[in-house]
Amino acid sequence: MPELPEVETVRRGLMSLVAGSKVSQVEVSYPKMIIGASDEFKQRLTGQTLERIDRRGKFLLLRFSNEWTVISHLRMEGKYFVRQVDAPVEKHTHVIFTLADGRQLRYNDVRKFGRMQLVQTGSEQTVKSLAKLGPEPTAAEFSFATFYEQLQKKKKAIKPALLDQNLVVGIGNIYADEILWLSKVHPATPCNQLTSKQAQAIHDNTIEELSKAVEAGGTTIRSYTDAFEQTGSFQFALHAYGQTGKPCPRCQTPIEKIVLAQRGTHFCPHCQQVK
DNA sequence: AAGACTGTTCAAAT
DNA sequence: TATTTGAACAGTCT
Repeated sequence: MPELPEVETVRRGLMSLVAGSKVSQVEVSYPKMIIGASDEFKQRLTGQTLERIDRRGKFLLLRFSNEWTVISHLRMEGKYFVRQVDAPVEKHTHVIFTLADGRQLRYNDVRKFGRMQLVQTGSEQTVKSLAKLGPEPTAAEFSFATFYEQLQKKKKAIKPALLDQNLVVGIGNIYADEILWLSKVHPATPCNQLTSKQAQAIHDNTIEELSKAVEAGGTTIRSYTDAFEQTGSFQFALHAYGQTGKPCPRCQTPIEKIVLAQRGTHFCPHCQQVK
């Protein structure tokens, strides 16, 4: 479920459902999911209150009352469910936080790519992948000047550059294609060949598109039912991603699909030409 | 039934 | 040394 808008939607759902809940038991059925010792993970969190949930990029930060934080990354398919204790446990559930009020917060992940790591609140920067993260994609944080400077130093294609969380956080495969379609830039364009106008369009569309997607509750690609995460509606606003063969909404040319940096990449061969 | 898949990391190549 | 490419992770679905 996870690009920034989806992770933010999950964060909001968790805030409204489980923030303030006391954890009475922690079970880990797939220890590889936890970076570090799962015994310590269980011990430190049992009896604590989950005070609030923050987000940094695509990482969720579960804040506990004893000043420990669970850094949770959903990767490709991670999901959180809230269920009554007696409800049957869904297949692919790997971590269960039993709450004192008779509910459970369950982490479910078909492909087991997601990870959780326990750190002391305030020392998140000791986690490498967190320390290196670029700015949040907001007007306040995401500086065009810095972005353009970094692009000029790179020879690789713009699409994989957008997926690199060190430039700006939150973009994944879907929004990368959408942002480039909106910006009329070919996904294979080398970063250092982008004009400042093109870079500006990419910068502005990144901020705009991600915030719109957050408002829409994210994009639901693989349909699934779930307790609280009302499925998002942004998939109805997609122009390029998953639209292979369909007419480009701007010029009617069929959308093409290629593979770039190991990822399916959708673009309009008429609107998005390498200059 | 081989290939695709919303993401990241690590090793190998350049 | 730094950047870039490609495999790997694991399971389901088409």
